[in-house]
Amino acid sequence: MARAATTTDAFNAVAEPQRRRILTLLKGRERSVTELAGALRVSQPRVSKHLRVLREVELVSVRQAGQQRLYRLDARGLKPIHDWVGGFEEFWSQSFDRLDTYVKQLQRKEGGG
Amino acid sequence: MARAATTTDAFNAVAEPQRRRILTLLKGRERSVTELAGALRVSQPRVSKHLRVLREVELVSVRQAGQQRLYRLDARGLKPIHDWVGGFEEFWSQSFDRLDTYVKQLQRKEGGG
DNA sequence: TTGTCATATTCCGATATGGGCATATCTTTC
DNA sequence: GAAAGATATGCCCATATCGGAATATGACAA
Repeated sequence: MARAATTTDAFNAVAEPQRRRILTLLKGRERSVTELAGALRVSQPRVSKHLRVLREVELVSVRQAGQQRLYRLDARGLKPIHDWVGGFEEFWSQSFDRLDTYVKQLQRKEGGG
Repeated sequence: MARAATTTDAFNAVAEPQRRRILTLLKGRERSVTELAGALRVSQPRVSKHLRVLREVELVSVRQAGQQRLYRLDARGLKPIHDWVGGFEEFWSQSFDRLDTYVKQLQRKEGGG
């Protein structure tokens, strides 16, 4: 088996820097493919391919407007990532050196329950 | 060029489900390779390979303990992901249908500044 | 030193990637 | 209908993946 497809889920789709930049550019307003390509300084075909991935994982939606296609952010798919990563917040919010202490506290608490 | 290496950054490292599971298992306490392999029901070599990736992006650290190696979570590397995704929170926290309204409000605000 | 447990690495194969370039497809206009 | 603009897709290449199986490396005990 090879690496999971980029279209498997938001985690994989968002691992690509360019795709993250696209999503960031789509914050707040729709943009056409050409507009995105210009902003990112990337070829149009490449942007289209990235958009395809984002479309398949439903992080963006499209709308036809004349001969253009306007892409719009659909951030709901990012929530699972936020939730998962958020589950680690307590672990980075304190200094690494003090983790030992923290863990012991936790074990004491859990042991008591 | 091919897809970016999994060791490029936390985004890529965490795109793999098994690696996410490993990190989750390391919440709260250190674990040996064999212990992880057992919990994940994955072969030892595979776990070692995943751990290598996590080590390279510094999401875990290792410590020798006799003939075992105890892996420990270092969640600091997850913060960039949390920060980036967190920047989209306002976009998923409201219903997709109302995004239009939201965008217009935003544009009004920005246009005024 | 030899044996054993724990972990890491190597070799293999199948697969999907991202990029460039050419081109097909769709929409609008003349 | 032909031409032009905007997008999407197809093809080729180099590369890195994940997985399994075998094996190398490390640590410790007798």
